[in-house]
Formats: sequence, C-alpha cells, structure tokens
Amino acid sequence: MQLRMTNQREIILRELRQSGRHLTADELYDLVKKIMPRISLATVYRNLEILSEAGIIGKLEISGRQKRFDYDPEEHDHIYCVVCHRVDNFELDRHGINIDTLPQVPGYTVTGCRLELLGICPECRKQQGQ
Amino acid sequence: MQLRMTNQREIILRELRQSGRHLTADELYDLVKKIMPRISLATVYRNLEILSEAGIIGKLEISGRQKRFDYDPEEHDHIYCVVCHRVDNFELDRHGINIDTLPQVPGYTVTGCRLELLGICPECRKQQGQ
DNA sequence: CTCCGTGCAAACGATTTGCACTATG
DNA sequence: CATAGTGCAAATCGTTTGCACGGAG
Repeated sequence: MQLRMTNQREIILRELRQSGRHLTADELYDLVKKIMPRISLATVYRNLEILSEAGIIGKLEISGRQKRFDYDPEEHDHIYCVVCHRVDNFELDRHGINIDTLPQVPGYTVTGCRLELLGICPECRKQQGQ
Repeated sequence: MQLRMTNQREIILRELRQSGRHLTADELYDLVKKIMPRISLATVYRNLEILSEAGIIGKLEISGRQKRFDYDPEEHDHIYCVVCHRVDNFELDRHGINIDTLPQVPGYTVTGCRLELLGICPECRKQQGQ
C-alpha cells in the first residue's frame, strides 16, 4: 500500500505545517477549503490519519474533546491552554525522567510516559487582563 | 444551586467507589442498572458531570477516547494500558517536578502538569503471553 | 490500466438536551 | 411547594464508512 501524493494531501500537509499550530480536523478543513473549495471533510480526516500513521505528522491524544494533529512528528512534550484548548510544543529537560528511571507500577510493563503542561496561553492571558 | 442526594446519585457514587476502577459512563450505567433497572444513561452522564464539577469524583479526558471517571478526586497520576485502555492510579515521586520547578514556556502562565504513564496492564500481559 | 484516493451521504458511538413528570429538602 | 433531578427520545458532535467515480503512477 503505497502513498500517492495527491493534490489534497499536499495541501493538507502544507497548510498544517504553515499554520505552525496543532489543528483539529475541522479547523484544517476550514483552511484547506479556502484553497480547494470542493474538498470533503472525510478526505481531511482520512489524510490526517494516513499521514500520522506514516509518521509524517503527529497525532495528539491529550485532554480535550477533539483530536489534534501536530506538524512535527518528533517526540516532544505539549503545553495545553486550559481556557481556549490551544496546544503548543515545547522542549523539556525531563529532569531525569525517562523509561529507565520511571517508577515501576505493580503488574504493569511500563512502556512510556507523557508529560503535559497546563497553562494559560498568551492570548487568553491578555483577555483576562493578566 | 444546591446538590440533592437522590437515590440514583447515591448509587452511582457508591458503585463507582466500590469498583475501585476508572469507569466510563456506560460501564457504570451497566453496573447501576443491575440495582436500579429503570435508570437512564442520561442520568448517569448528568450525575458524573455534576459530581466531578463538585470535586467529589475526578474526570479523565483523553482526546479521541471515552471519558473515564475516577473514584478518587485527589491529585495523582495515571497509568494507562495501551492495549485495553484501562486506567489505574499511582502515586509518583515526581523526581522534583512541581509547579515551582516547571519549565517556563514563553508567554504562558503554567498552572499545572500531568504525568501519564503508558504501559501494558497485568491482564493484557497475560493474554499476550508476556 | 490498476488501484489508491475522492466526494457525498449515511452510519456511528459518545454525549447532551428539551420536555413533561417526580420527588428532595 | 419550589425547584433540582429524572426518564425518554431526539438532537448534536466528532469521526468513520460504503459506494461509485476520478486521477496518480
């Protein structure tokens, strides 16, 4: 099963990267529709799934209702705005936390660790007058 | 807006606590139905929402998955089975990670930090012959 | 020319909501 | 007795899928 580089796939990928953000499928759909008005939401979903499967983009499973997709497929941590649900990447020195130093949980085989910061993003701080 | 302790609310809370697990609304619905057959799923949803709002139970939100509710409202970390999606609590010495030592993210006000372990739970390990 | 990808609409699973009725405090 | 909570059904939200057609390799 080889990947074909279709017009819609190319634009979806380009718009996600250009946004520099962590978009939901429908946010990206809105962006892409401006360029390719007849594209369907199902195509956006299918391509995001395929691209993340292929390791070209990242898929975020963090707090919130909708999935978000990350232009950067590399391993890194996220900060999540508790007000507007926006997500940003950040690099963290994990203070010595890694697979080898993770605590053992009785009965479990520990395979990984997600660290997620919560906070208030610049825009929301401004609106709250902080 | 005061809370009334209705029969259904009491049973929902009791069953969640007795389970000692992190149940989804419909898992809990199945349990509660055995005791109170005419209860509706909507009531379970409404009560779980209200109880977590009130800080009596905890709510777990992982994007793209069903919400799970935690009998324990206290701050703690979770380990999550990547095979069956079961969740357990665990206490972690956070290796010095806390609000004061969290890295600053430019523009953000950092308010918290979630650490989530991924792993394979005892049951799934058995089934996989590990 | 082969299939992977597309658009569309319908299906789906999880959750929420409007409404008339019930029962707690 | 005021009004929070309930059961039911329908609505909604995010996402997936079946199908016939279109286009990349």
